[in-house]
Amino acid sequence: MPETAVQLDVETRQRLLNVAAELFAEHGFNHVTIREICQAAGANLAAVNYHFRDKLGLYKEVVQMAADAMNKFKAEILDTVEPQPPEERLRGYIRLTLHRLLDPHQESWMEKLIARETTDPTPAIDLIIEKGIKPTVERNGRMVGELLGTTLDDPRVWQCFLSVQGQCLFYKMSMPVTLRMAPPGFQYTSEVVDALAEHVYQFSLAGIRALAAQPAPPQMGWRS
Amino acid sequence: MPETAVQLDVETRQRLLNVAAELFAEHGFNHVTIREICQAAGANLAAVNYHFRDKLGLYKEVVQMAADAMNKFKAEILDTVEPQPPEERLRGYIRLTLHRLLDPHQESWMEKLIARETTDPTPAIDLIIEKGIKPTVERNGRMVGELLGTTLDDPRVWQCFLSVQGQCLFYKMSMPVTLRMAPPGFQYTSEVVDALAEHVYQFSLAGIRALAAQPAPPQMGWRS
Amino acid sequence: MPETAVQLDVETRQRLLNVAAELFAEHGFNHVTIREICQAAGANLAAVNYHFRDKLGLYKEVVQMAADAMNKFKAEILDTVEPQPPEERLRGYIRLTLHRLLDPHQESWMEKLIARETTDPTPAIDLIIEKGIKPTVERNGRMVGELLGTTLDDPRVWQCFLSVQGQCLFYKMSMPVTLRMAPPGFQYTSEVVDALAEHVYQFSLAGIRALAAQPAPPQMGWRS
Amino acid sequence: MPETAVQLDVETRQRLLNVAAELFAEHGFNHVTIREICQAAGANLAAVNYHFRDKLGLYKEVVQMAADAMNKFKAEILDTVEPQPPEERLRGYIRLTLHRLLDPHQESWMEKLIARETTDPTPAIDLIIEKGIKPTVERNGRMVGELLGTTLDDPRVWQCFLSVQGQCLFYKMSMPVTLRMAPPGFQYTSEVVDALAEHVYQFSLAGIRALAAQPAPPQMGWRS
DNA sequence: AATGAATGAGCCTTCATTCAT
DNA sequence: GATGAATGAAGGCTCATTCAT
Repeated sequence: MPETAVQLDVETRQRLLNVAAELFAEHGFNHVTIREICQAAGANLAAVNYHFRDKLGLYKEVVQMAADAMNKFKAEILDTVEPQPPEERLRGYIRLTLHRLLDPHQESWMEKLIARETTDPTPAIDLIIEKGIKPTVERNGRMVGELLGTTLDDPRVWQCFLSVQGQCLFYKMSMPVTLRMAPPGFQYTSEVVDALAEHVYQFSLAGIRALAAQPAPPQMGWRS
Repeated sequence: MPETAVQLDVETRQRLLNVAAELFAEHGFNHVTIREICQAAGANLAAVNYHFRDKLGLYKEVVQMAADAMNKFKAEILDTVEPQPPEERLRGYIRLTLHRLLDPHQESWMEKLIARETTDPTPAIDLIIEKGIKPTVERNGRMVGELLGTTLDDPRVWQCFLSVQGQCLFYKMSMPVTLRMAPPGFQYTSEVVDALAEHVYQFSLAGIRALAAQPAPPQMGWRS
Repeated sequence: MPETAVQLDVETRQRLLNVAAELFAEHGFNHVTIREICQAAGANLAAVNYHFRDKLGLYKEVVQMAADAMNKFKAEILDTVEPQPPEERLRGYIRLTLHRLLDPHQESWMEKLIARETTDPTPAIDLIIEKGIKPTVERNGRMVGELLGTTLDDPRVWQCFLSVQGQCLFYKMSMPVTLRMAPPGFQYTSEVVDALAEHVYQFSLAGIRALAAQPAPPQMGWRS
Repeated sequence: MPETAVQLDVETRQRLLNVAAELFAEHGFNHVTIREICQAAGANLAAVNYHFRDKLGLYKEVVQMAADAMNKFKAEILDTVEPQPPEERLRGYIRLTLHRLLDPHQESWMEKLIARETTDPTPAIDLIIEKGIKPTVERNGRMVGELLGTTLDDPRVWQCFLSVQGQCLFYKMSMPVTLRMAPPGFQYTSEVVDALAEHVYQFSLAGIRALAAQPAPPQMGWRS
């Protein structure tokens, strides 16, 4: 009796992917059960196994899907941002990242998956690194390099990037605690996130500039 | 047959606590089974129930133990650091925190537990907040306040503290990914951590000073 | 290896229900383990969870099944008994009830479940009351009312019904003791139960009639 | 550290017996854990094993104690009741039994233990039968015999006794259900129990007299 | 192409019991 | 005379996975 009240024009496979992406991004690989996914997708319990062989298989496909979506999206906005000065690009990147990470209504799976896998990796971590993290590092490394006035092999690039990225991801990762310590009723509204982004931007820009003024340290041979 | 290869002079209860602290800090509450703990401690499966009633009971006691150790430790070093100027205190705090978070040979459960609970809270989260996070926030809020030349109710204090703390914790949280992307054989040796700490210090000090130069924004009524 | 010695034409779900009904009725909810049930039904340990979610879920379904069987059965015999005078209906009811309670070869789960839940209620007690006890009370309350020559709100109806029901159920409930005190080899054969029923009938009829001769006491507002 | 706040003049052994009697009578052998008993008695968890070898050993001793108390008590009141006519003795017996069974503040362990073991026997059942049930049967058999005008080997004696006893015990056994179906706030107050007893007495007296008027059936060879 | 049914491994917990002191 | 510590058996439950259709 497949007459569930869910969209039935989309094939089960796609429905599973959509539902799983949302659930995985929100609660993490281990905290989501196959039952939940199938139930939410109006599919049979064995559907995951049938279509993706594994829970992990489904997860990897979700990651792939999220990576595609992210890259397509990032490519789009890069075009509109590229001509701006690097300071504005940094500001824009921070704002966008924080919004995608903190806004509960944003369907930004990849960012959330990266945040999760970063702290609690699954066997899909290599895929995440390859498809999600490295492209981000590449893109933003160049941006930070410009601000530092140096090249990618200068370890300060990597370190400054991590400092910026760290601040942003930390806000996402620490949400459970932050919400508990915030005044009751607090939410990450658009205004709040904007203010946060502005702070991170000012803080980071000053940090980067201070390091740019220093002599370059020896290399460390980081993997691209 | 109690001649297991574990320290047999310590009582089971303490052995359980030690083993559990290590395992919980390393893998998180949910990823550690009672069986592992008891086996590693050379104790019976029911020992946890006998001594701590619950897996959660054991965990809470571990948290309590870690909190005590941390506070004792922090109090000690505060004495030696207090007379220094706030810049040096910030540098010292960052160095120490990073060492405790990243050095694999350091038995700094509390810091690691905080990092874990921050992203993935358990029912013991309130205890962690009360015993681990709030004291830290209190201590370091004052330090940042001095650097900013403002008081604790200025939202910039909270934000700058989060930026500093965020960078540090992020290095811990992202270790699984970092190690995978680093050159083969990379480790967080003492020298590496020192360099990291120096970077975070320079970066953050510049960030804080830049914000200190700006006019104070309106308050946000955060909980102490 | 599914070639267990159990009926294999029936689906597992039904087999579980049948086995569980018998075991629950005989030994009570708490004294039966799902391992026993699954083993007796030739099913996997997780089958209960799959089909009924819970041990309690299985139990409730058993109760529901027993209620349906009982009501269907009672409805049938009511047709054949209704036209008779109330004395004969009382005699018939007592005989039937005692047979269903005491005859070991009778598959009268509901009666036995009611007897069990009456003394040792489980979370399914409300279901039992609603599905099993209330219909019985309703049906037999009217019958006793006729004999008393009064209406259902007269407390004597409730009391006399309890006296009749109490005698019957007591024979069931006290079986463990009765069998131990009876002459060796004693069994509740059909003749024995008949004799018992005749005694309870004579005893109760006289009791009811004696009370019918008395003035009606004040009401007590019992729930239907 | 034995400085618990419980009576310390009574030896642990006696304290265990008292506490256990109450708990066993109230909740039944299986529903009471050794932990509860020892905790309530302010004794060590191993105390039961030390003093009584077993949970069952403790239980048996409780039964013995309850039997002694009951027989002493019954012997006392028999003296005051004996000279009365059998009708009054029946009335008194029913009233007393119901009060001891239903009144929650009455410390009448034996009656409650009998009620429990009757439906749900433990390995101590034989002891209960010997020490608790048989004496009761003996005593009351004679009383019913007088009313019937026949001797103990007449099966009607046994049957009538069971009918009386059944009604009384049934009120106790069915309390869980009765309380659920009674009007909210209902309790077995002294007045309610009195009314109940009067009903059972009237009902039973009429029943017995009706059977007395019939010819004696053949014997059945019941065990004394 | 898809599903209902079934499975087995593993987890946390409870409890009566026993051991060593 | 008594206890703190420890044990092992058993129970209910969850979950990813697989099988037969």
